[in-house]
Amino acid sequence: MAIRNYHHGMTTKTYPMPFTRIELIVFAVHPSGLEVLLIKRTEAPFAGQWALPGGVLRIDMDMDLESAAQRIAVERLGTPVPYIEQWGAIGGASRDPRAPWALSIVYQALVPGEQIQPKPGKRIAAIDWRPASDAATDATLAFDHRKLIELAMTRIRSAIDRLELPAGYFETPFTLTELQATCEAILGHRLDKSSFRRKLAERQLVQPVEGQFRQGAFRPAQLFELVAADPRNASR
Amino acid sequence: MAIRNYHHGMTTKTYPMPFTRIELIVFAVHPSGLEVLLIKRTEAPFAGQWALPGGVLRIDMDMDLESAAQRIAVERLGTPVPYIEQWGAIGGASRDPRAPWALSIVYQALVPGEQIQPKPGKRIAAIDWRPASDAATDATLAFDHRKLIELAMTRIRSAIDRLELPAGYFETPFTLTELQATCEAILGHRLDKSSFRRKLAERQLVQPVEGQFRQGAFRPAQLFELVAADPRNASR
DNA sequence: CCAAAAGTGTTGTGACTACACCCATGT
DNA sequence: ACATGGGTGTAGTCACAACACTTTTGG
Repeated sequence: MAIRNYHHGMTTKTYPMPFTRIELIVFAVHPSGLEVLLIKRTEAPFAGQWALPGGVLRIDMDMDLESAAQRIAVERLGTPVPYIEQWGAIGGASRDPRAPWALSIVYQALVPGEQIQPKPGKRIAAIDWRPASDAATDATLAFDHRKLIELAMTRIRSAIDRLELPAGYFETPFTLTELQATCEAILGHRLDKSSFRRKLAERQLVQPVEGQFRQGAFRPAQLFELVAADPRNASR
Repeated sequence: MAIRNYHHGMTTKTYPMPFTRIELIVFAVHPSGLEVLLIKRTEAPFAGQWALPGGVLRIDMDMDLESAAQRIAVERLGTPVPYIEQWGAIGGASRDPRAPWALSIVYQALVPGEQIQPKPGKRIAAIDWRPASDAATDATLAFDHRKLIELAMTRIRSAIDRLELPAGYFETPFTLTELQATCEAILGHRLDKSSFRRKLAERQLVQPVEGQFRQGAFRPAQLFELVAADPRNASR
């Protein structure tokens, strides 16, 4: 069960390489607030404790880091995630007892609602959604995962605060009220309808889908979609 | 010169691990604007071309990623850098001809002025400062390094825009005019003195060093220092 | 006509830019 | 005295939150 060795060899020199994994912080928006996906580990280290889903980087299977993250998402969720973003990398000599040096590339994802009902798979005792603010204060999580969730929450909230709406996430088309409710669930507080809509209009973030309306019990609502995200406008 | 193999072994399974490097984007503030440190490669691939300084992650020497980045900074600059920040990771199967799968953790650093005069070392033909806006548009840079510099510039500028002053970077103590000149050089445009100072005061970013003044040709200027950076205030 | 949700207008407040102005010092 | 950079005050503008208001539907 222990790791024997790993190394990187050249004709001139040989360097051992770190045990490299991908960790996923998968958020979902629940009416009561943000939720995060956790798995219960069956194997040491931290057997029986909850942790972020993740997996080993497979250079024989993955073309790049993002496809590695998507592969692991499929393994855990049963479906690729529409929006994924790299968070950063953490690495050190004493992060994971299984290896002398462990490196994790952390990705952050947002999936629509809780339509995804993941099933426990290989080497996983259980997999379930947990309220994110709950998990961010749970000291019993495995590895350094509590801290990662805490930072990811502040990160996603500040992105929504700045109205950086993650393209590909929101189930288009949507009504403006639905969009606002989603943002409110992520932020954890109410927003003003008028201010919210003014900012959406000024920054041209959404556009109406002409002739399409959400029919309901009351007045129908215009459906909108995100306007194509600006491709890295470094100008200003 | 080619790489033979590298792998990660367990008693149950064996996974090959990626060729893992650290790349450094070292910025310096020059009166004429932001500059970036580049090296001229002697070896393939991209021999004779300019590239970012970097080095292989050495799990036998580095306790964690940040100390790896500092070790490489010392190797290249001859001195540790006071401010360094992780930028992210890029990895893929076709990034570096030397290895089937290459992973780079990119770090961004800011060093005071150009007091640092790095000397060419092993496997480096030359090392020199280049205007950053120049390098960000130079298509002849090795690997994907042009893109990395471009993104790093927008990143550091937006940080300075938000007055996130990288603690440990600025040579304390400083006068407010010196601090403003540094920010202007990074941003590439002039700032209003009054607005700049009002924001510094309101957000309590700097505090005067009592009784200390910069003597010069004219009226002496109060010296300031950064107030201790808030340790991740997720509240609000 | 009423309830409920969609959608728009309005107003006061606070933050910012641009600019003008005083202050202190060496020559 | 005056040139130079240090340091402060002010007025117009703009973005915003809060809140009130009108509109449109189903029952």
